[in-house]
Amino acid sequence: MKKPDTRTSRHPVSAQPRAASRASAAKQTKVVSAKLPLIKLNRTERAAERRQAIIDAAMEEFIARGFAATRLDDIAKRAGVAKGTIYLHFKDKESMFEELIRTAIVPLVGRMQGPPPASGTVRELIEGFALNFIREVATTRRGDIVRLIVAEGPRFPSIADFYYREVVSKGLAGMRALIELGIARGEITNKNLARFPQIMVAPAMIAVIWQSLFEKHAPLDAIEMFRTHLDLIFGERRTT
Amino acid sequence: MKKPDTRTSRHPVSAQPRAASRASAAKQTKVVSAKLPLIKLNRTERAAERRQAIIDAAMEEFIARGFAATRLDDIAKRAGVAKGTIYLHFKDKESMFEELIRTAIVPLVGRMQGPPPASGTVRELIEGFALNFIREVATTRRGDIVRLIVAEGPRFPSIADFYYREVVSKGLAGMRALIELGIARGEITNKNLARFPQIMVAPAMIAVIWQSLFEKHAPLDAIEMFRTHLDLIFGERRTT
DNA sequence: TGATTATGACTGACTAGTCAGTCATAGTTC
DNA sequence: GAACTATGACTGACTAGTCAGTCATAATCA
Repeated sequence: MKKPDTRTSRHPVSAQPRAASRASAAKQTKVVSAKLPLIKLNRTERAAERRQAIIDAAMEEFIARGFAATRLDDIAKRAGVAKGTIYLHFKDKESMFEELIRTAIVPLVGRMQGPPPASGTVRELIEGFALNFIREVATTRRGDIVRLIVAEGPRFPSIADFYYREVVSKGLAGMRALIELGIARGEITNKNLARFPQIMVAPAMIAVIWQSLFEKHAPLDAIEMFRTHLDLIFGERRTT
Repeated sequence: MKKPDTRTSRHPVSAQPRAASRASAAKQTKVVSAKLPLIKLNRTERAAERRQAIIDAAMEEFIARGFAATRLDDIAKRAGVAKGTIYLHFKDKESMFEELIRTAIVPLVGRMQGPPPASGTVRELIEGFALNFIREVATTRRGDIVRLIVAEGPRFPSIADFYYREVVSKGLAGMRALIELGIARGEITNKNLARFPQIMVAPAMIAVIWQSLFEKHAPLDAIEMFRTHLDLIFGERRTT
């Protein structure tokens, strides 16, 4: 009957003495750090704050355990709210997960579309863009979100769809435009590359996956790898 | 409580244990050959056969739902055995999963080490090797195993370790050797490439992930993409 | 027949989701 | 601005299940 317990609950937040919960509910109860009672907030602001706390906690848990193995009790505990509170903000576990991912994806899109076609060579554009991506995504928690999408995507078609529509297709379209510009300017010689913008992105994606799976086995210098890859495309000559 | 989710049954394969439970393994029930003693088998042979049936069924279910959401009852049903039988072959769910992945990885290794340094250019070697990989892995069920490892790896360090040790490090080492050979022969000009054999593999990995997530949105000609990538490395000149 | 293998009903630990009740705060009155 | 009422955000014990793992019994083999 013993449980394999794939998930080792190691919550530093020590369980609150059950009995006291009601008694001192006035102000002492929620020890959780999320609350800073210093600043006065009205109801709406507090609600928004708690919603955010739930989102943060849920993100953390889902990334660590995946959808199915994540317990709402843990999310609630981590967010410093009661479980019922979660249901004031989200319909159920599944739609919470979907909304979470959707919310998390938006910043990615911003980052992808952001850079205006400034001056400089196409290589410089792509390099700046990609280095930014590696720094902002591959190395951070956002990278885990990408992995989470890869992991749960097949079981959440709506998420895969959304991700494809909002990130992948837009990102690839932008990349293709850049490649065509590079071809037009003579920076890129291989005309087929425009058919497979994925190639340009591939090393960055590999870096994301590598970080979360093999970083401890063998650290990977993602930026240097990406530059090397650019050398293959634009010809060797780097001014690092 | 558990409302039967009256509204919106959009997910064909929902992550929700309840909702999707029935749909999955229920249909496939008794197709398995275990109950057809056409050929006389002794105990050992029958046991081995059942074990294999369990492995196949488990693979199927784990790929479709991930570790946590997979039910042993479904595996048993799909394999055409009783649940208890599973425990004659595996200690528990977790070790079954690990052993499964390990078993599934072995063929990958075989495929990776197989090719003896035969004749031909380095490009031909790599191309043959990669096309084989794309045909045998990216396009098939084995590709899903790779995705499964990416998905569950962080929660099963032993699997990630094993995969790194048996597949990744060996594969990259072999690839590095090939790259160095290419450099020595003058086929490859960029010397840095040997530092990042991941680059050579990246398009194939991207293809694997693309297949399982976005195939229905936009089919990807993995082989043509890989050839284009090789053009970047070896210089353009393709005879296909 | 005795040993081995398979079965599936059963157990109990675990969890998504609910809801009656609480209470801090916003609103109203005088 | 003090007293009072209304609101609804929040709580957590509780319900209705779910499912990994067990084991007494049955089937099969040698």
